[in-house]
Amino acid sequence: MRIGELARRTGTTPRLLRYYEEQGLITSARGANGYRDFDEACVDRVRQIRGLLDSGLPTRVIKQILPCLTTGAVHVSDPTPETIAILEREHARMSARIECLTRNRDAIADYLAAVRLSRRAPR
Amino acid sequence: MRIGELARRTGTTPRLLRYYEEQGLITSARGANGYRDFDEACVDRVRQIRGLLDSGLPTRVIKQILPCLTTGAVHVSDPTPETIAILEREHARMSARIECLTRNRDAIADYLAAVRLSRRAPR
DNA sequence: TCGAACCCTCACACACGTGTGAAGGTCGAC
DNA sequence: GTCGACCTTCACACGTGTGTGAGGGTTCGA
Repeated sequence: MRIGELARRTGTTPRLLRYYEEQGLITSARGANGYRDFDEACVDRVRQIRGLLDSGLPTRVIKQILPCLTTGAVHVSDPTPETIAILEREHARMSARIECLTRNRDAIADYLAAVRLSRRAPR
Repeated sequence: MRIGELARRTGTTPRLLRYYEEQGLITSARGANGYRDFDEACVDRVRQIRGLLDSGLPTRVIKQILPCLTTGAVHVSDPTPETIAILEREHARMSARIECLTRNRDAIADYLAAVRLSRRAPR
């Protein structure tokens, strides 16, 4: 598919998709006319990228962790020790983020529940 | 405590703390000499801010959700409907982030486990 | 009393993700 | 053939969080 359709289907813009490609997060074939040609898998991939970006991960990190998320056993190939170290570090950082977000989200939920309670039974 | 100590205890820098104060995320008293004076609770608060910033929330949003996280029932006071709407929206966004991070973090864990397995029993 | 270490404000600068517009090529429908 | 919708590259600009340094005041111990 072309860039416009991919943008529409992922809720992004062509500008962003070109940026992600420039950063090495997605790849595309090129038609004879120079138009980018994305395959179907890009839709999910872009959604994943969006989620990770929105969760605070920079493109540089996303680029490093994406390869090990795409498929299964095929990609166990031969990661360098540095790659493994990076993955372990990012795994820990993501866990910390999850913990922080969960704690604060639950606090918001508690607050909202308390508000609703006091609304129903004021004083 | 003064800004330097707070920075040391929270792993930040005075520069950042001044920025957070400017954004309304923390407050401080001022000594006769103009020096900022932070109370003990700021340590936890700054750590919380750091975690949320690192998780992709902008200061504007953090400022809005922080008041309902600080203590308990006292703060049920009288949130405006807009405030509640904001909290509900951010609650949903945080849940989405958590889900995305968890999914990808677990995928990394699976990958690392697979790598370790194939290392132990190659071929 | 001097110097080091701390504080202040102000301002310029950077990285990163994103918006926007210019200048131009391609394609499909009328 | 022409028009609108799409694509290309390039470039400038913005917001946000952060770094850094200038210029200057305070505090405290040697």
